[in-house]
Amino acid sequence: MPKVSEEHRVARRAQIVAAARTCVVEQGFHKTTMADVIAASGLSAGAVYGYFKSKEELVAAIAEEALSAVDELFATVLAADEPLHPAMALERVLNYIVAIAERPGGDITRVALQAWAEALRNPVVMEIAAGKYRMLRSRFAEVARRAQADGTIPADADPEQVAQVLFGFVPGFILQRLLLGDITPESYTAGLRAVLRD
Amino acid sequence: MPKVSEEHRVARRAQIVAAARTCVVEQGFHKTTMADVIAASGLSAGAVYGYFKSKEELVAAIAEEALSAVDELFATVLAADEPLHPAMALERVLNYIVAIAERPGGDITRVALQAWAEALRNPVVMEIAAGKYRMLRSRFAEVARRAQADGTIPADADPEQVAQVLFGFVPGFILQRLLLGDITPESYTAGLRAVLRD
Amino acid sequence: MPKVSEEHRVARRAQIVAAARTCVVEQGFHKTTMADVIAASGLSAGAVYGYFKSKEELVAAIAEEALSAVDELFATVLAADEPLHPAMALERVLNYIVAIAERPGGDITRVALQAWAEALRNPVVMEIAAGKYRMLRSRFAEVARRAQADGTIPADADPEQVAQVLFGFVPGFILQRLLLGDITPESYTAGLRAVLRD
Amino acid sequence: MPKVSEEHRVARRAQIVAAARTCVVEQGFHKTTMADVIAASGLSAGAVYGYFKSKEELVAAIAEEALSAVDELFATVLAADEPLHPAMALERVLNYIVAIAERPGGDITRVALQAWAEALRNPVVMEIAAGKYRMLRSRFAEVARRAQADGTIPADADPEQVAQVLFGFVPGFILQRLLLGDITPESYTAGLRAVLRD
DNA sequence: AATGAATGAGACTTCATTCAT
DNA sequence: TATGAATGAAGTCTCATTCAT
Repeated sequence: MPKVSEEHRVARRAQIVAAARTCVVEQGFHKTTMADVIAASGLSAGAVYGYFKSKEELVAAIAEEALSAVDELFATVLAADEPLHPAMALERVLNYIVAIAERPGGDITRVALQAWAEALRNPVVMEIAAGKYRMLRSRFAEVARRAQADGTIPADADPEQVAQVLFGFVPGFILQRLLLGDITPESYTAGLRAVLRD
Repeated sequence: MPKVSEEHRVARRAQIVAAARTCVVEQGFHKTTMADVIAASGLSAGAVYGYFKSKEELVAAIAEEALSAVDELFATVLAADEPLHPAMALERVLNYIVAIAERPGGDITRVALQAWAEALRNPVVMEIAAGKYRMLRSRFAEVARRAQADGTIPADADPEQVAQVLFGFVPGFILQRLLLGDITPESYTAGLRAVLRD
Repeated sequence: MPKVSEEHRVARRAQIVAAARTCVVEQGFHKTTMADVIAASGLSAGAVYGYFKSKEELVAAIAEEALSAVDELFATVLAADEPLHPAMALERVLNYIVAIAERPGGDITRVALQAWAEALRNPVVMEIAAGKYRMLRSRFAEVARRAQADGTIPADADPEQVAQVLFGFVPGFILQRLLLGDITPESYTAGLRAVLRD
Repeated sequence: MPKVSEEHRVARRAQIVAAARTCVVEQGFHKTTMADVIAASGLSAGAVYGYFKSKEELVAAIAEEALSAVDELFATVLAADEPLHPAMALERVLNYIVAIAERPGGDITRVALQAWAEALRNPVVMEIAAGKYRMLRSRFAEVARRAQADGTIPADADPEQVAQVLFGFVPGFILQRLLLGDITPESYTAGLRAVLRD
């Protein structure tokens, strides 16, 4: 039989990850069975195992996909070269997160929460999560440096420490949105403006 | 061994939850088997099932226990009647969290992370988490009101929105501490002071 | 502690068997747990095991009790010395069975059905059932002999074979009553009169 | 081994039911474990559960199979269009039952007894048993009507009531055969001829 | 004698993965 | 390559019975 094209393989892989994601959004990593994924993907067991050697590998792929939303933040929201006020940066990030969460295919912030828990006992997922979050936080450090340049933040502050705080708002927002529900980028931003230096 | 006292039952229950907690800290809710818990508790399967009707019930108890650390924060750190500066309140909270996390018996912030993920597909855990976090956040709203009274925070801000932000620092701290590791109450507090109004 | 009186022991035993019977009527021998019986009897596990060494022994006692309804038939319905027409004998038996089945404490014909099934794999129950039914059938043989004496049944018939048939009506009645429900002593007796020699 | 034919599935199912039947013949429904059935079938646990979702479903299938012997009676013994004397009909039925019982694979009258007991607490089995027995009894009603046509049975009798009695002989025969053993179609038929109108 | 918590073997069932077709 | 039936280790939970108090 002819080898399938590389694009075909990539498309199939994406199809499987997408199917698996919808399962994980609803049931979490551990209650999602390979049979669930196989049924949702419309493929056969053998086909799925042709793309992912094990459930663990598939879990890593789903976690990777969900956490890669961070790359988008990186590329679009925080990429600007102009000085970016911290409150403004956060506002953009939160809006972007909600936009991503509401895309069809399931709220990937739910997958991110699963990934946080999974990272604690799965070194591969830990590696992915830590890598992504370190990158995002370093971008916040850049924001902090610019804010120091224009005096919004004291010049003697450590930008890495400031970045910890700025980054730290994000999981706080995601968690409250998923568990308590009564939070929006607007309400959170309003609170931020009341609390942050500006 | 019949006719045991109520305290005996309470102690046994605590013994089981403690054993289960150490398992969950290491392996998460789903990789922890009842056999693991049974072995760690030193009891028999039947005895454990005499106290918890199902694994689900035991999971809820562990989640409840871990999330009840919030009650301690409530009772000690945030209880003071004197005006409490938001940065000071957060500093106390973070120190307290680290103190709790380092207690023997396992880092319960790891269990909290598990509980966040579990809440998404387990209504009982969701109920527990949402209840605890709503209480904690309402305490932060109180802090915000006091801060408005002494002018630290603008008088026209909505204290509930401010509370969302103050509360939001906490999961941000916990997550960075567990996934990235390079964060301490001191570093975070320093960043906070640079960023917060004061 | 003083030994309890013999009557006390007998009463307790009866109390346990009665409790167990109500369980078996509803759930059968195998779905009835010792915990069910213990709860229904109002005694403790230890107490119940003081009277019955094992579940098997209790099952045998329940089966014995239920199948001993046959002794009552024996003593009352079929005891008469006067000639007893077969159809009349069966009519009396069926009426008696329904009367017993409707006594408070649960329909023991349901227990009898359980005992038939249990007898196939439990030699003790088999012994009890076979003994009781042999006795009842020998009484039907007596009825047959009397019926031969007054010419209702051909004189050259084997009364034991006739007894097989007369006895055989009884489980047929019990089974139809429990499984199909649409049968009464009256309807069955009417059918009998149409079919039997008289 | 994918893409198996429908016949393959049917054959596998029959293989499992046959294995289960031999277990049930010896030990009854409740003492038969799934492990017993799995071992007897020569398949794996997963394979068996691929055909039967639960033990309950398998029990229903075994009960159905055993009670479907009635369909054979229906098709062969009682199907004749010619007038059929009740005593003759019963004689044929009893002979057929013994023939079936002695087939290799285990005496299914033992399974029928189990099914009677199980029907009392299992609505699915009750449904099967009641359905089969209602059909068989309606066939006996037909026999009764023919017997009325040729005067063997009084014309004013209710054929349904007569059918209750004719049907009622059958469990009486089965039960005596299994519990007392000392009964044959010949002895029972001889008794019948002595007792029945003819 | 009575209690009932504790025991632990064993029941039922699931599910990640393989491999003959 | 693709299929999906089959595998079997391992998971959750039950329950007859015991025995320290």
